[in-house]
Amino acid sequence: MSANGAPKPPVIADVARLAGVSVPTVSRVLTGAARVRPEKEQLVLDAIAKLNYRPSATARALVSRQSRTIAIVAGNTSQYGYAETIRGIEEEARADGYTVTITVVESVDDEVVSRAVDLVRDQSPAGVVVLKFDPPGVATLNHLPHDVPLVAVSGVRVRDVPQAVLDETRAAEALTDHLLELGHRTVHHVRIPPSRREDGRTTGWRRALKRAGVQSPKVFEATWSPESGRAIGREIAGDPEVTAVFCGNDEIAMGVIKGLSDEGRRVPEDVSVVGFDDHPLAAMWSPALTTVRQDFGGLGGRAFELLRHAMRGEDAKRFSSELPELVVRESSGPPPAGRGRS
Amino acid sequence: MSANGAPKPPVIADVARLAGVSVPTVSRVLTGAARVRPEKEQLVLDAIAKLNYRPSATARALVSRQSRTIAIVAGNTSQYGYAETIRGIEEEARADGYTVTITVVESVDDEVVSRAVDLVRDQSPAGVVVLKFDPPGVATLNHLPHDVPLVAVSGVRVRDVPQAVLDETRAAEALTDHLLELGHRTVHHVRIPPSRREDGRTTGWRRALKRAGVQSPKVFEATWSPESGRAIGREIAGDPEVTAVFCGNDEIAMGVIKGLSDEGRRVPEDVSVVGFDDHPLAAMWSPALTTVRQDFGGLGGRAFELLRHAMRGEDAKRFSSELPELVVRESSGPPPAGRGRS
DNA sequence: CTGAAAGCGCTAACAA
DNA sequence: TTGTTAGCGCTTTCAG
Repeated sequence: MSANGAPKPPVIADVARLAGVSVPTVSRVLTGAARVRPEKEQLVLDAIAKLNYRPSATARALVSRQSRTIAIVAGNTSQYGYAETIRGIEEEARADGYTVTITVVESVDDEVVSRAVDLVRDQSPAGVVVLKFDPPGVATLNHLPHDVPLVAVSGVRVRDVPQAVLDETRAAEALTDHLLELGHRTVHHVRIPPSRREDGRTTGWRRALKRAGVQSPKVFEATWSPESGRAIGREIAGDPEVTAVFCGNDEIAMGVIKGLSDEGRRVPEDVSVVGFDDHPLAAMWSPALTTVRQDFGGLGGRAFELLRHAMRGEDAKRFSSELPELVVRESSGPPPAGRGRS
Repeated sequence: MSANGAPKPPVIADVARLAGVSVPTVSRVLTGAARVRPEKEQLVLDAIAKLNYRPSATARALVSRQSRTIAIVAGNTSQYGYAETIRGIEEEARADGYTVTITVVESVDDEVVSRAVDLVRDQSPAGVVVLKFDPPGVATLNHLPHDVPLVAVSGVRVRDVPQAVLDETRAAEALTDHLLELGHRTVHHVRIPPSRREDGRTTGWRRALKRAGVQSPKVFEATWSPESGRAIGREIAGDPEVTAVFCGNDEIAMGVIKGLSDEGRRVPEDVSVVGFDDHPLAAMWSPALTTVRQDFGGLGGRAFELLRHAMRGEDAKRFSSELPELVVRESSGPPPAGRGRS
C-alpha cells in the first residue's frame, strides 16, 4: 500500500514540475490565454505528452462556472425523430469537444419538471437544447433559467428563444395538396399528441384544406403508439367518406394502414394514407409510404450550430428553418371511382 | 451595473451566514456526514429553502474526485435497441439523482476510440455503461480505464466486466426450433453486423440446426439498413431451397420480406421469415412478424442496477441475464407442399 | 513574459 | 456538536 495505491492521474503541478516552469505558465499554454516563450512552451508540451496529462474538466468548470457540457432536455428519447435529433446534436457537439447529457422529462407534472430543471442546473452546462416536440419539453423550456445559452428544437416557431425548426406547416400543406390534386374531395387527419394546442402538421393540413375551399373534418387523435393508429384505421374503414388520410407520422400511418387492411380495405385503391418523417421503414412498407422526408439528424446539427453562436454571445443567428421534402411513393393514389371531386 | 449584474446563485456561505452557523455545519446537514443539533439543522434547512440553494455539483465533484454522472458509451444511438436501452438506463439513473451523458464511438479507428475514451475520462463519471452491441463498443470497452465502475450491456457474456445481457443465443435457438418444427428442412440466416466474430443470434441459430442434424447454410450479411435486407430478399427469392429465413433483427426481416415480395414470393406461404427484437412495428407489419421479444428498456435498467452495486464497491452481482420471449405471429408457417422435411 | 498569491464552492481533518 | 484550517486542480489577478 505504498507506491501502488492506484496510479493517480497527473495534475497540472506535475507538469509544471517536470517542465521546470510555474503552474500558471502551464495553464497559459493550455488555454492560450497569454503568450509564452516558445522554448518554454515546448518544454510544457513535452511534459504534457510524457505524462499523458489531461486537465481536469471539473476544476476548470469550478473556476469558470461552466462546464464543457451541453444538456439535452427531451420528453422522449427512443422515438425515431427524437433519437435521430439527439444523434445529430451529439455528433456536432462531440466534434467541438463537448459532452452531451440527456435529461428526460416524462410529464408536465410540476414536480417532474422542476426536478428535471434542477438536474440540468446542477450540471452548469455551457448550453441547453430542449426538444420541444411535446408538452413536457415545452413546459420545461418555460422553467429553465434564462442565464444559460438555450436553443429549442421543434416544428413550429415561437418567440424568445433561438430555434431550429423543420417547417412542418408547409410540409403538411404540400402533402395535403398532393392528396387533393389526386382528386380527393377532402383529406382526413390523424394527429399525434401535439406539443401545444395545435402543431404545424395539423395547421398545415387545415390551411391547405381551407385554401381548397373545403372544411376540415373532425381530427382523429392518436397516441405515440402504432397500435392507436390501427384502432383508428379500423374505425374509419367503415366510412366511405374517408378516401384520404394524412397521419401525424409514419408509424401511425402504418398502424392506420394495418387497421384498414384488418377490415379488408386496400391502400391506396380504396383509401390513400400518407405519413410524415420518412421513417427508415417507410420505403419497406407495403405499400411503400408516401410521406415527407425530415432530416432530424441535420436538425440536431443545426440546433447545435445555433447554440454555438449563443454560447459565443453572438446574437446573430436565432433561427434556422428547413423545408422537408415530399416523397411520393405507393400509399397515395386517386380516390376510388365515383368518390372523387366532381 | 451594481446590484444587478445577474442574480448570482447562492453559495454555501450565503446559507451559513443566513442561518448563523459555519459553512461546514451547512455541509454537514447537506451530506449527513455528522450529526448536527436539530435546532441548528432547522435553521440551515430554512435558509436553504429561503435562498433556493442548490449545492454546486462541480465543487463537490472536485473535492470528491467524482461526479454524479453516468457515462454511456455506444456505437449508435438512434437504432431502436440502443435507444430503448439508453432510455432504460437514463430512467433508473435519474431516479437515483444521476445525470447521464452519451458518448458515441463511430468506428473502431484508434483515433476515434481514444478520443471517446478521453471524453469519458474528462467527465470523471461515477460509473460507465458501455453498449457493446457492436465493434466500436467492444473496442472502447477495452481501452476504458479500469479504475472506474464499469458495466457492459450486450447479447453475449464475456469475462472480466459485470454485465447485463439478453440471452440471445437461447432465443435464437428457440426461434430456429420453431421454424424447424414447422417442417422446414433448414433455416437460412441473414445476420446484422456482429460485435465480434460471431454473435449470440448467429450462434444460437447454428446450434439449433446442429442439434437437428442439419448443416448450417451460408450466412447472408446485412448492414443495419433495412435496404440491405431488401437486396438479400430479392437475391434469395430465386432459390427454391430457401423456405425459412431467420433475420438478425426485425428491421432486416421487414426488408427481406419486401425484397421477397418485390420478386413475387409470398410470406409465409412461399417462405417464412422471422425477425428478432419485437420492434414496435413488428405487429403492424403485413404479415405480422414472428419474432422474439427483447426488453431493451429493462435491460438498461438492469445494467444500471449492476452499476449501482459496482459503484458501492459491492462485488456481488456481476451478471444479469434474461431470456427473451418467443412471439409467434403470421410471418412463419409450414413450408410449401413438397418442400418440407420428408 | 512569468511567477507568487488568491480564490472558485465545497468537504475533510483537526481541534475545541 | 461545532468552528477553524486546509486543500481538491485549475485560472486569474497582480507584481515584477
